[in-house]
Formats: sequence, structure tokens, C-alpha cells
Amino acid sequence: MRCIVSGMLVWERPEPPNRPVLAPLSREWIVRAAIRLADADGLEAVSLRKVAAALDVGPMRLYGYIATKDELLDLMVDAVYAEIRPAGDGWREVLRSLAETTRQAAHQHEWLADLIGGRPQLGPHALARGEAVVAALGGVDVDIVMPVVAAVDAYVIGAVRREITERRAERATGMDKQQWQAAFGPYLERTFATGRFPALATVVRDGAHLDANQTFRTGLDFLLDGIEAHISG
Amino acid sequence: MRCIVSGMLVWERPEPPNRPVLAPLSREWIVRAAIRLADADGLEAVSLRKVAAALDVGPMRLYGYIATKDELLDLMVDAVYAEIRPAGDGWREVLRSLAETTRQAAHQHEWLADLIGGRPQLGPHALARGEAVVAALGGVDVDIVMPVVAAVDAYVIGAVRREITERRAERATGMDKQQWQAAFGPYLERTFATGRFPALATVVRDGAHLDANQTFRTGLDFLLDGIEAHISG
DNA sequence: TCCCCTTCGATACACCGTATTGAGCCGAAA
DNA sequence: TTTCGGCTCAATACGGTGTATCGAAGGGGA
Repeated sequence: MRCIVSGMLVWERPEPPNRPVLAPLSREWIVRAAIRLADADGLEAVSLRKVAAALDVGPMRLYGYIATKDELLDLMVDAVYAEIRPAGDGWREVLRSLAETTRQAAHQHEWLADLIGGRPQLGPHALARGEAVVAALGGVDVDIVMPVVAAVDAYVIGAVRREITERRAERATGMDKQQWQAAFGPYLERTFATGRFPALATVVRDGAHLDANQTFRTGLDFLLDGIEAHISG
Repeated sequence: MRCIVSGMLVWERPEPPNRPVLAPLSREWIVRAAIRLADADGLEAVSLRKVAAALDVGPMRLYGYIATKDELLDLMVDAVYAEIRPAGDGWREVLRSLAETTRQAAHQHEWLADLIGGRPQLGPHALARGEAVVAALGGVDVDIVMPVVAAVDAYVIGAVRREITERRAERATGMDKQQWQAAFGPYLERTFATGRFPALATVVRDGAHLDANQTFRTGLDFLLDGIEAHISG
């Protein structure tokens, strides 16, 4: 008697499940599949089951490469950090480039807005980004490099988050800005009509309305101007 | 035969489920219970089932007051915005107070870091906060009020997010800063020892290390200095 | 050739948000 | 006064989640 399983004869048994070629796998493939899902349908479309299905693999296979779903999210963020490489001459251009490329990355991967700043970034690509920034800031006093980079990072995180959030809200109601204003306009009109927010109403009605690019750059310029005063002033 | 349910006689039937006093409920109670849960055990401890249980109520009762869990989260954030009221004389003190009180709110409700900036804030308390800020900035050119407030908001969102994230990481590994450095120190040591991040290693080793308060205020001062140049310069 | 031991992935579990639906109550018609 | 129809409301049910468990399959010694 040789290796008869559960009493069935060979003929009755299905082909052995360990196909000679079991789908090869790697952390990178997993992360790429997850990013593909997130780019297409948002972060909530990323589940271990769906990622595994996209790779034609059982869900638990993934646990050979990652210990937890959070780790997968960390890897996704680190993969995006690989795209962020500030460039330019002088500290100001480097920091502006840092901010702009981060923003661009968030535009390409909107789910980044949900994760950025949400957990410590110690992955190789995040560190490489940090190295590139700090190296390019070589002329700056070593004692203020960290707070300066931290401030720019903080601003970018918050600005990107709000920008993507607003973009989603617009997309959710209709499709373009017209529809959004048509949807929320009445609510705000009604709210402002109560007279409880006079100053706010004035600013919203009379103030200049900047587009997303202008808003981001204006705030960034504020920050860089303030930094400049401490670096060269 | 009057009103006999499922063939049981009165004596066998339990007391009618519509007790004369069915637990009273309101949006505010629901939100308060949710915030209590989140304060105690983090955002992931907030589930409609647990909130309902805390109120001694069936989960579906909540849907009479909120349409979706996201709405509950919105209400939680708006409830915290009620605590945020900037004060002070002059635009600079108002904006600094705005940033500091927001940060304090996040310290009392760490889960705020997970939500802030993550969805449009149009609730009454958020609008009231906006009104207070804008009203206190009466002397500022109406065309730059919005970008200025947006910039400060963006910085605060990002800074708070990173700060809370770091605090959690420290708490997760051990309990205090010593333990954290003992846990991640070796990893960073090893990583820096590879020589791949020389500039970063230099800054981390030689640069001044600011605590959380100093880091927050330093970045905020950068931003406010830059704003000042545009307002009064 | 047999057996242990490791590996690994299918099954199972606890939990989630919420759609469905059936039961119970109220008001109107008979 | 009784009956019936519509409505409200919450218990059940459903499809999904992340991951612990564990039994089966394969490989390496004896």
C-alpha cells in the first residue's frame, strides 16, 4: 500500500494540488499588485484576499512575505517614496522640488493621502529620499536641517491630504467643479444665510479663489520664505 | 383570540420587548459614546456594534440617527472642533493659538490624527471655528485670508499627524523614549553603518535634537514668519 | 522503507458595516 | 368595535474582512 489518501484509488483522486509550477511570488509582486488595486479603486479595494486573487494565489500565501496587512501598506508607501527624488540647486529649490514631487506622487496615487504621515517611515526608499534631501542641503546649518525638513514635510502632508480630500468630494457629488458647487453651494448658501458666520461668508464671497496649484504653492512659499529668514537672514 | 404571538400563552411569553422605557438616544449621546471608545482604545475600537453596546442598544438603532459609519466619524471630528477656539490679539497670535489648540485637541484625542484632513469639514463647529479665525483676522487683506488659514491648517494637520504617529511608535515598542531608541536604534545603527546614507547619518548624529514641542513651534514659526512678510511687508 | 518533522495553505473564527425583512404598532375603513 | 393596510423599527442575515489554527503533504534521516 503506497500513499493512498483517504482510501481513494488513484483514479478517483484529483490531480495532486501541488502543481509543478506554483505561482512564483515576491514581496515586490505583492506590493505592485496592491498598488495596482489601490490606484484603480482606492485603498478600501486593497484586501489581502483581493491582492492574493490578483496574483492567482491563496490569501495565506501572502503571509510568507508579510506579517500583517499594515506591513503591506508600509511597503506600498515606501514603494511610492522611491519615486520622490528632489532635485535642484540650492536649498530652496530642493525643498520646493521635494514638496512638488511628493504632491505629484499623491496625484498619481491618491490613496497615499490616506497613509502619508500615518506611520513611521523607515523603509529604504524613504531613507534614501531623506538622504537625498539632506545631502542637497549640505550648506545649511546642521542644527536646523531636521526642523526645516520636518516643517516642509508637515506642510506637504497636510496640504496634500486636504487637496485630495477636496478632489474626492468633488468627484463624489458630480464630476466637475460646477456640480460640486451646485451640490454644496445650496448648503453653504443656506448656512451663511443664517447669519451665524458673517466673517466667513464675506471671505468666501469676496476673497480671491485660488485653484489647487496656486493654493499649494502660496502656502509653500510662505513656509520657504520663513525658512529663508532663518537660514540666510 | 386576541393578539396571541406565535401560539404561546401570555404566561409563557416574555415581557413585551418594547419596554415602556426604551433607552433614549440622540446623536450627541452616540457621538459621545464613540469618542469615549476612541479615547480609550483608539479608532479601531469604534465599531457601530460597540457604540451601540455601550449605549445598551441594538446596532441598527443607530441608523435612525446616522446614515453611515463615516457620518459618525464626521460627527466625532466636528465635536472636537467645538473645543478648538483660537484666541489672542493680532493675526499672529490668533493663528498660533489656532495651531496650538488644534494640537492640544489631538493630544487629548489621538484618533483625531487619523481623521483630520481626511474629509471635508462642513459641520457647524468646524464652520464656527472658521468663523472665529476669520473674524479675528479682520485686519488682513481679504484676498489672502483663505490661503493663509489654509497654509496654517495644512501645517498643523501634517505636524500633528507625524507627532501622534511617532508617539504611538514609541509607546508600541516599550513605553518611553529610552525603549524606543533601544528598539529602533540598532536598526538605524545598522542601516547607517552600511554607509548608504552618510548625510542623513551625520545630521541624525550631530544635529540638535528638538523635542516635540520645540519641533512643532519651530516649524510654526517658520510659517508665521513667512506669512508676516506677506502681510505687513 | 518507514517515520518524524517541517512547511504551507485551506478552513475556520470573530468581527465588521449594513441590506433585508418580518414582526409589531397605529390609524382608518367597515 | 373589529379588521385590515400601511409604516416603523430593530433582529436576523449577508458578504466581506484580517488572521489563527491545524491537518495534510513533502522531504530528510534511520
